[in-house]
Amino acid sequence: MPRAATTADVFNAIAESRRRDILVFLANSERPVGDIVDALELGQPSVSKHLKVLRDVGLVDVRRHGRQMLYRTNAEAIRPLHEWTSTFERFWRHQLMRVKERAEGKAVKGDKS
Amino acid sequence: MPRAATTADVFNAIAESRRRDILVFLANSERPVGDIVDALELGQPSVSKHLKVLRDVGLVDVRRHGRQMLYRTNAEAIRPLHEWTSTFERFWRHQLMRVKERAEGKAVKGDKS
DNA sequence: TTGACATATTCCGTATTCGGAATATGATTA
DNA sequence: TAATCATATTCCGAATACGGAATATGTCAA
Repeated sequence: MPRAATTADVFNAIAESRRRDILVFLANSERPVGDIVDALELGQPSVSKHLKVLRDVGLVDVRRHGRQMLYRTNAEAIRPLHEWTSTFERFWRHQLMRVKERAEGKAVKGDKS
Repeated sequence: MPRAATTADVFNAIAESRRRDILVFLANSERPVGDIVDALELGQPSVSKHLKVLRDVGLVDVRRHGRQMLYRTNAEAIRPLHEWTSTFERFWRHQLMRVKERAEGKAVKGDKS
């Protein structure tokens, strides 16, 4: 069983940095493909292929406007990712607190050096 | 330029679902490799290889204890992911609000059906 | 030291990716 | 209709990743 497809889920889709760049670029406003090509300095076929992946996992929405295709990030689709990472939030807070307490402990109780 | 290495960054490392499972399993406490093998029902070599990837990107820490290797999730390393997804938080809130307002607007101003 | 246990590494085959070039599709304008 | 513009798709070739089997390394116990 080789590597999972990029369209398998949101995690695989955002593994590619160009796709993350595209999502950021399309976060505020609808944009035609040409704008993405110009902004990210990537070949047009590459951009189209990345957009297909993003579309397949629901990370972007499309709308036709004449000959152009207007893409936009569907932020909702990023929530599962956010929520998954949030399950670790309490752990990194713990870790930080332990580090902090250790530092303060040394300062307050006086170090034995 | 083919797909980026799984060890290229945290995004690529967590693309694999087994590795996410491992991270969750190791979030609360240190565990030897054997426990992961039992819990996730994966072959021992596979688990060792996944752990190597996670180690390479700093997502887990290791400590030797006799013949066992004790692994533990380094939650700190997940923060960059959390922060990246957070940049989209205001957008999905917007989207939800628009949906909500649209619904309320229809109810309050009276629908013309 | 020898054997047993825990984990890591290597080798294999299959599947997929990525970008680029060429080409196809689809919509507008003359 | 023909030419043009915007985007999508197909066809390469090189580079991994994945799991499983076999094997290597490293640590403890007798």
